[in-house]
Amino acid sequence: MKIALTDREADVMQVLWDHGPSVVAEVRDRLSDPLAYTTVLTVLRTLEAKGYVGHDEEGRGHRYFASAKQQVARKNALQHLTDKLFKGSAELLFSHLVSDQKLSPEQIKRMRQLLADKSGKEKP
Amino acid sequence: MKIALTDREADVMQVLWDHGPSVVAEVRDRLSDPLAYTTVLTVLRTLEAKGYVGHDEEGRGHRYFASAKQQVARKNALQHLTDKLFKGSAELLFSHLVSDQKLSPEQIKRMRQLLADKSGKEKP
DNA sequence: CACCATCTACTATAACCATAGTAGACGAGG
DNA sequence: CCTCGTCTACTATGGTTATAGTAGATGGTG
Repeated sequence: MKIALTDREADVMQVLWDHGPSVVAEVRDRLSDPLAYTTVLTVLRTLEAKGYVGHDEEGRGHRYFASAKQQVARKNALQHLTDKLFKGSAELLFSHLVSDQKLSPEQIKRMRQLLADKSGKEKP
Repeated sequence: MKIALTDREADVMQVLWDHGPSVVAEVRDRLSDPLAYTTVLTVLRTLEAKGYVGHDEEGRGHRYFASAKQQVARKNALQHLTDKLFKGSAELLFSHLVSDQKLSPEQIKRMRQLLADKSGKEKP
């Protein structure tokens, strides 16, 4: 499934991914921006209409859960950005990543390790 | 300056960055989607209103040029994505990049080289 | 010089995004 | 059992995005 999230939708999905199935009030409390209860509900209903979340009945209310996979959402968003601004080149995106972001030597070390694993596993 | 582009705006900026100052018809011809002349003009005028492009008079028409830097646009977009879907962690984004995208051994090699240069230069 | 093509400015419209209010259901507590 | 808070459904509004049409200027060409 292809997943595309608006900014606010991403905030809400993040809460569901991080904290698991939640009722509206819980999602609302965990969002960093102060939104009205009904606003959060509207976003959840939109996400449900798009098929990215579902809900179970719980007492008088609903408990919402993410049905879309975080990894897929990330992959799609990354792909989209790569296509739109980096001419489809993940390598180009990567080069901006290392030159623009301030990365600690530890991060760089771990990233090198990751690449080493990757190239090691490519041809077993 | 902070730069945020919509999808279509990104397409148009890409043309200006790639091909330099262009008149509307040139931009239009270089877009992959077939858009009406006026649609392209509208996007250019929007970009100009946002301060990302400028224009010079040329004969009866205008020649538009990018005033926003591609590197800044890329950096902003990358930062935004990192914040929204990767908990602000460039390292996390990176790990998805190497596991999701199919990278050739050559690309991985170059990426490793880039990281090696980076960590070398960190502490001169 | 009259006409046609081209160009910009202005305007339009539909869709989507962000935010939230109102109304009505419904269970809990006195 | 009545009232109060909480919950969902529906509706509303303002802003932005995407796309394009219309009108009017203007310059080249026969």
